[in-house]
Amino acid sequence: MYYSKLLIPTLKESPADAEVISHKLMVRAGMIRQLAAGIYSVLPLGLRVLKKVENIIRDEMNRIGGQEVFLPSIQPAELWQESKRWDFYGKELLRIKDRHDRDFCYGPTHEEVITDIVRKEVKSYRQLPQILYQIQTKFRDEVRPRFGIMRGREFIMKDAYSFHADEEDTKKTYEQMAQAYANVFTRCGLKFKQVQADSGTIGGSFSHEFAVLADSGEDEIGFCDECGYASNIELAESRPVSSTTPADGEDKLNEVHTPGKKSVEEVSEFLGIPDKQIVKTILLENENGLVAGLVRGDHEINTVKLKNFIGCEWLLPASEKTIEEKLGLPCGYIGPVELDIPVYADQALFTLQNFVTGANKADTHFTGVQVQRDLKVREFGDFRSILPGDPCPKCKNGIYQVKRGIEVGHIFILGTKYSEAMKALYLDSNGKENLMIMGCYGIGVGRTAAASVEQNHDEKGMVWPLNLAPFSVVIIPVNFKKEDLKNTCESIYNQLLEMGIEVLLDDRPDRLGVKLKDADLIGIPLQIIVGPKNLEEGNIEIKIRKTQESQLHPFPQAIKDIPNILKDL
RNA sequence: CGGGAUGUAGCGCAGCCUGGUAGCGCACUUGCUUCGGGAGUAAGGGGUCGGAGGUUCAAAUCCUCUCAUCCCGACCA
Repeated sequence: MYYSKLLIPTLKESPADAEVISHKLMVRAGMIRQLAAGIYSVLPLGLRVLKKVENIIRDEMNRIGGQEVFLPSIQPAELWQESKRWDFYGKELLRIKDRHDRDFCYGPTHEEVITDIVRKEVKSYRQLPQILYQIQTKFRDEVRPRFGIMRGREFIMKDAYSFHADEEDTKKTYEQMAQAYANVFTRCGLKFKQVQADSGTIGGSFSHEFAVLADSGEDEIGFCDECGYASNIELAESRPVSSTTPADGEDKLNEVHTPGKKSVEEVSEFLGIPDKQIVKTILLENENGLVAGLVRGDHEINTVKLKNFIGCEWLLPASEKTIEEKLGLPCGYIGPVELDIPVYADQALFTLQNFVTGANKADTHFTGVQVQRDLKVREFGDFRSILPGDPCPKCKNGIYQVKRGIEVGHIFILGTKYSEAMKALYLDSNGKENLMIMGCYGIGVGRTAAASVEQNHDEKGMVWPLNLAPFSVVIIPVNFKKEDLKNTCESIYNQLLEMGIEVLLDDRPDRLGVKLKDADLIGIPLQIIVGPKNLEEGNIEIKIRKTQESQLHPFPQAIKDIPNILKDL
């Protein structure tokens, strides 16, 4: 392509509302423009990158037997009512009415639609398994969209769904998907981790996410370098604690006056005891009422783990209002002693004794509290979030590290959640009806591109890996008005095209500096700079974007080497 | 949804406190010069000051409402 024919509106300054580097650079490079909060237009250069990502995904999906389909973005409410998600999904589901006042939604995901197709068209075990995927725009009405294309409300997503006759087969496809995902992100040039994850509102039993490590990520990933165990912090297991508590030196339960001291920090300072000797009582609410979670003062409760343990539909921190209304207790002084709701205690309490808790009375705490003597704990378990430096749960010597990650892919085994709700059945070889077992597998296309920028940039701009770069090579004439330079550039351009290389010729009348700055900003891997002095001596300059290394090469011979240079990038 | 902030030319901003009819840098157009890392110069085009209402002789500026966008949190994945 000729640069002058493309709309690449680059900017010298970043827009004021961009926070993360990928957002700033993609706007500056003229790849995206915001239309409304969390809604972006993708301009030609940006689309070239997204198509690269999509095509890598297509290739890997097709390789494991995926079949591409195109599904409606507007979906009827009936389908969502059938799966019970019409009520469950909440405000994130953008609901719309048509002219007949019928309810529809803009699809945030497509389990319902795909299950509807398969239940109608697939009847026999002979037709299973089926792996179907789509690459389309979805819409989730996020409370707070941010970070440009990384967390928009409208976004492009690849979603694959698989249908199986049995769990073993589902598992097999799940593993193939995991491998395909690893291939995709490797080909995209990303440093990523496959981590254990919670399945959230999508549902299902088994799930991993693919996280690109980056400081701007919204997920926290706990991992062990010794054995490779990695998990979203929501799920990251603590090493089990043995339940033996030495019974020596028991103190008496003692009430102390702690005026105005509510937080662990305040109480610890006031009483002059370490925060590890304090037990926090967190009141949570679910569909069945209030429950209490106990964790050590230096730990944080993990509501995802507790929710999964209890097996409830939802679990949220109770508001101060609810606590005062339902229990009549003052916030900040709540404790587990004589507390008349189910109490779930983190296993770290096994080894604690003579600790401090709230006394369920304003300005008062208990000291000398003992688990066995003073508390009625319904269950002990792993209910806290791990911390960096905690011992790895899977190996002897490993230590947890915690880093931030961008969730670019997520795979789930759904089981029969949707096939049951929507009656997706097949006949087995005995002529008996069975529920199909399902899996679903998503990749955020735009997010993957943005994650790549987060990982590959410098102060001059983006540094695209070859596989995602909008063009592989940019030819930069020092002066395109000079006939001989122009001819040389066009000849290089045509030769590279012949070789099947995606090449951009910067034919703009601008000065060299402008063209070099833009080339650096948009991050094309290889720059060929053609100037009169070098050309007179039979040379052209080839510069590698990533390293900024520049070398003179004999012209025209060097053109033949370009594919090799690209290969080595 | 709670807290905070901002809306003035395509982009980045000043002006607002102390009302007097809109400005700077970049970008854009034209001429001349320049031409290997975001050129210099001269001339120019472009703004219902987010919107509505109010106060006033007079509102970008003061008041009220509203909309939009961003940040922090909660939420979501």
